[in-house]
Amino acid sequence: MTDGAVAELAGAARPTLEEVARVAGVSRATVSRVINGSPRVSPDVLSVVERAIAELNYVPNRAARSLAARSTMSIALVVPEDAHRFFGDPYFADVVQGISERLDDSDYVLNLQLTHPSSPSEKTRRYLLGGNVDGALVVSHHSGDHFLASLGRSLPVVFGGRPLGEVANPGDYYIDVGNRAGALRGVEHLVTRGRRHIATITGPDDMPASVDRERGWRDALEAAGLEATRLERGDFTEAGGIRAALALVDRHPDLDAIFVASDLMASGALLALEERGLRVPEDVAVVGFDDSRYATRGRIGLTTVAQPAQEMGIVMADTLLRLLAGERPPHVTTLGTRLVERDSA
Amino acid sequence: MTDGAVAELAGAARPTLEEVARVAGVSRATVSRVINGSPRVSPDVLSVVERAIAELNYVPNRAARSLAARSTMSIALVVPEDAHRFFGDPYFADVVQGISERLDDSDYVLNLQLTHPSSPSEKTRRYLLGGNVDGALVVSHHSGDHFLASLGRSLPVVFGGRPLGEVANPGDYYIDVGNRAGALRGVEHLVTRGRRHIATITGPDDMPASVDRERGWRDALEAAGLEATRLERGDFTEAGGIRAALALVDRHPDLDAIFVASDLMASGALLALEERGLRVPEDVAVVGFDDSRYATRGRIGLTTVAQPAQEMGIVMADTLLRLLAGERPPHVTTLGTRLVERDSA
DNA sequence: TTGAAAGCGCTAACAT
DNA sequence: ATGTTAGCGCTTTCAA
Repeated sequence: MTDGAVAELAGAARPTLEEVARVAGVSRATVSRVINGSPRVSPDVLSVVERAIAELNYVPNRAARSLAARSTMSIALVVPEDAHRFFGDPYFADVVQGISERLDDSDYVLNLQLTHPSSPSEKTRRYLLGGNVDGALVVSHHSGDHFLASLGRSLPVVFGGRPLGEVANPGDYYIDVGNRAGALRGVEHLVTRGRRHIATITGPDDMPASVDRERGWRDALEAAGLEATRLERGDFTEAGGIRAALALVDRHPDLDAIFVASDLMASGALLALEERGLRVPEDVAVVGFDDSRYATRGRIGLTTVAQPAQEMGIVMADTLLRLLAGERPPHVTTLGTRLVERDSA
Repeated sequence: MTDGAVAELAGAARPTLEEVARVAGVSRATVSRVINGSPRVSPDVLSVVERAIAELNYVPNRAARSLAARSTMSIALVVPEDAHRFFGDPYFADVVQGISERLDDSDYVLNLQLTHPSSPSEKTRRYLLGGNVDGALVVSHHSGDHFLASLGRSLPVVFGGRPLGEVANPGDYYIDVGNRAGALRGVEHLVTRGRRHIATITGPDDMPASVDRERGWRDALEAAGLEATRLERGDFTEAGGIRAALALVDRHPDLDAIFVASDLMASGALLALEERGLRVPEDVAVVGFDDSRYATRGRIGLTTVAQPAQEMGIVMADTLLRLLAGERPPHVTTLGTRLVERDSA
């Protein structure tokens, strides 16, 4: 910061708490109490101090605060996905929107940490473990990363989505979506509509959401006495959906419905079906999952299992905030889904 | 932080600089010099200190550092767009990817500030002006916000995209894309291909990128002696592209080409054209802008003007970093575009 | 090249 | 209810 102009900007006459104290004619401790909303301040002193703060346009110095209070008032948003995956998926958009919304009501700020899915960079590790944030929010479809999985032992962390494996580290906090129940509901809908040869396009088998939705599909078929043999694995991309749907119709010409684990893949499936000259829903009914913008983007509206992505964000943030406030929020919160009927099934 | 477990986690035995100094048998000042890469440290002392740092697994406390050094080592990423717009646009994904990439090589971290497009919240204002960050990066298609427009006077700021209006605040730093030249090139391509009734679908007229691309379209038509009358304004969404294209073909049945100001809108236009039974490129040639994933998503590949979005992010971050380092980077950097030929024109 | 010492701006006991 | 007094962990003159 050797540049004069920049230095001047950066250091521009920001009043300190001490100056506020002087102007208000009180001690620094009192000003500090006012700032932190302590109840131990008399009304008149309060107003005098507030006036001084307004007059001087005082804004507390965050670094000093952090140092003295041993808390940074910031939260890391860890995204172990590459930017395209992250941004391309409307689900994340909603989650982040929700997080951002909830945090707006707090004094915490969000630090974005885009990190490589396979292994967070040294910088990220240092950052997270170096006391730069008070807590972390981890959003990703993936999981299984060693570092992140154990992050909860060194820092208050809330995961979006159930960690991989039947049980998470005991003590972990996570917000899950009723993926299995939602998928079950979606497939039931297909059954109700008279479909009998119901296939599924799943996501990668290393993602809990994917595994759970596949289970729901099986649950529903089993309950209906149908066989769960028509399965193709996708990768949560549109291209993957196209590929999987093509493989499915070629391998199982009798299929009359597909439950797809995400709207984006479903959107690809719709394209593939059209390509093969199959009508939706007449020949093949399709149910997606998400209720993202992809559900209404194509020629025909996608019937889909809606998951409350934005609420996921809100609840994640809320849970972490409660944790930081010393409360004991539930370790697992499961959010419900609902079926949104459109044209495809 | 009254919760025992949380408090313990947060305060877990992090060694201080002082302890490193003790272990290394030197003064705190020396350790500080080592940390900050000062040249005034003898090789042997350097290695002793480094060993101590490694041994203790020492990570400097950011707050203390900020307080003492009067710099926060963090940068705000201000996004005056609602989350959906932001995340839905692959352009932003690339920009953020670029920013994140460049920042990975630095000691700065990114603070995400999603703010309302029309007027940043009080919290955001306080945050930015309250000395919480050393500088800011503003990415948005919009501009014209008073607060953000004047932000550059209080803090080192780099804008992505040219600010609205012919000239920016003198002193502002921004990275622009050769939108006009790019559009010109795209339309020239159409002219070369023998098209004579070339329409355009623009973006909102309050976005510089949009205005510039429209200009480029006019430039090209004028240079070719063609008339620039077939224009429809879109909104940079796919639905908008559909709407605009429909309006265009209905109003100008003679049209034989459309230059669309974004791939997403072009993708909509392709849908609309198909809807009307027009073949692409035989009946109507289409050129988009961006070279985003939407360019290759549809049935037919989109010929488009590629803009270096990721580079935009890299250059933005780089410019801010240089500014913060006291250098004098150029106020305006214009990035080039190039035509990517696929099937649509 | 190294160390001593004085803060950076705030919070948090502890007194009063 | 308010003030006094120590720091929080680091950087940075200034001397040596």
